[in-house]
Amino acid sequence: MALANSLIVLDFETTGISPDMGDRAIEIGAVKIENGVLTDRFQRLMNPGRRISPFIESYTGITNAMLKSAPGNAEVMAEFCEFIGDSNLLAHNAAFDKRFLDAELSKIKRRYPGNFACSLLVARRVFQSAENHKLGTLINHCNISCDGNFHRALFDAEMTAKLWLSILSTVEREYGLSNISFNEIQKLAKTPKKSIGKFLSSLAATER
DNA sequence: TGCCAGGCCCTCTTTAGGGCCTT
Repeated sequence: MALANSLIVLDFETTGISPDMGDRAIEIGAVKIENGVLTDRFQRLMNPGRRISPFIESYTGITNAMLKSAPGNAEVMAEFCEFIGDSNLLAHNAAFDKRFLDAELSKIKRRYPGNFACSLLVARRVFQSAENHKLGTLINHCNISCDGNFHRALFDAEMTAKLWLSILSTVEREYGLSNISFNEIQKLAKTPKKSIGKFLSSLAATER
C-alpha cells in the first residue's frame, strides 16, 4: 500500500522520560505537512490517571488542575490515530516520541503504517556548525520566527515542522536538489557526517 | 515510596566510556 504524500510532525509532553518505567503521555501536539505547507493541526491534553510531578508542571506549564478535566489517554490516542491516517511521521529526537507513541497505541491495540523520521539526526548532518542541536537552538540557527512557549506539544510540533522545511530548503539550495524524497532524507539521517556532501551531490547528479 | 531510558555519535574507540537529546 502506498503511503499518503503527507507528513505528520508530532510532539509529546509526558510524565517523564521512560514509558518502560511507567511514564505516560499528558499532551500530544501535531501538524500535517502537505506539499511543503502546514495544512492541519492537532492538540489534546490527556489525563494519565495520576498526578504529575512539580518538575513536569514547571517544565511544561501543564498543571494537575488542567489534566483533571482532560479526557483519558485511550480516548485521545484513538482520535490521534485517525489524525495520523497513513502519513509518515516526524519528531525531534524521534526515538523519544516513537517510544511513547508505540506504548500508548499498544495499550489501545492500535498501530500506524507510516515510517518515522528524526529531525535531530538530519539536523546534526545538515547544520553541523550549530552550537548544539536542541530544537530551540536550531530554530534560532535557521532564523525561524518564534512566538510561543517551548515545551508545549503543539508549539514544539510547529517549530519542528518549520525546522524540517528549513532543512529541506537548505539541502535543495546548497546541493541543487529540487525535490528530495522522504526515503532519501531517511538515508541522509543514517549517512556518516563526513560523507554528507558526497551523498547529497550523488543525489543531485542522479536527480530525475 | 523512590527509583528510573535509550539510541546516536564521538574518540584519548572497536575488549569502552561519556555527552547529547527528548520529558
